Amino acid sequence: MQISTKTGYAVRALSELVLSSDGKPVSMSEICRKQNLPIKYIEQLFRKLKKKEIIKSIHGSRGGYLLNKPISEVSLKDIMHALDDDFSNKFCYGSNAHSEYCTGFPCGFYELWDDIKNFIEDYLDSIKLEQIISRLQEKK
Amino acid sequence: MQISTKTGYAVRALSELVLSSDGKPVSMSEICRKQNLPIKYIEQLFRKLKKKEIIKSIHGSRGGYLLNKPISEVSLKDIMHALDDDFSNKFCYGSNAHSEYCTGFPCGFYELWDDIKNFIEDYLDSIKLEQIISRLQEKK
DNA sequence: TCAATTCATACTAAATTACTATGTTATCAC
DNA sequence: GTGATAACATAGTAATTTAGTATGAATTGA
Repeated sequence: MQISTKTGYAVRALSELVLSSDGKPVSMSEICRKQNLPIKYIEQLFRKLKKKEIIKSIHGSRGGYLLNKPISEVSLKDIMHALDDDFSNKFCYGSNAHSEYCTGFPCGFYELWDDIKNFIEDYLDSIKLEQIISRLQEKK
Repeated sequence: MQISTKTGYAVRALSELVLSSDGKPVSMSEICRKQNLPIKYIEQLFRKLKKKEIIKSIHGSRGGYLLNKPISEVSLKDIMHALDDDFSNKFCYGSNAHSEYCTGFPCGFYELWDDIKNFIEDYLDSIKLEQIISRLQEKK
């Protein structure tokens, strides 16, 4: 139950992308230099973000990345889901069934975890890149 | 950002403890048999729960564990905190400072993670063993 | 054509997780 | 008082995840 550094990296890189872009693509090297991030690792993360159409890319010299959606439409949940697909938890499925309180499906425990997951995901979905970036700008 | 099986185990074991106890201590072997849990692993978890005074124990034959607080006063947050002390995240501390948007302390990113952590912890603190157990009993 | 860039895959060291193994210590029943 | 039953304690370990690195291919602008 913790925000991974992977997620932290992705948020920093995406924020830097937004802040550095004025309509033109921003290169991975610029993003990582400004944010002091490991470039090859962030490349991998960005490929996943691209697959989920959060960003788009332009090949070749003077190429780079661009956000593919308005900043008001990219949430923390979107980012985290893009980074790892098995974001949701899987308690009490199949062979995990157990005890007189947890037989059948869904069982009491399953519903508990599911409710928690949904609550937290809804919250994370309410946090958009827009807010994250305005926080940063307030700070400057 | 996921509920660990460790937490799941602890919740199941604690629920079983409450449901099986009628004032008398419940042994680890009974708890683990009923919930089909790995006994030596749960022993370790229970030692941590005891350190945080969530449960108490009675040695020797006819010994076992007892909840040390009313079920309305033990929250998921309490349990998770007892299981791993470094429950909170540590973004942007010390050497992690970086970029023009994240210098000084606290920085914009730090405050974001901190707000998220606090929101989620407050939510987890609102989920008491009491509710978890009444869910199970509804199901029966 | 060449330099800058993204894209792709494979490898890896360190940490974490979910255990197991092997005991020791304390207490009750007899 | 001794033996069974329990909690307590620590060390080890296999599998997985995390956070990268290494190496290179493909694409495009200058």
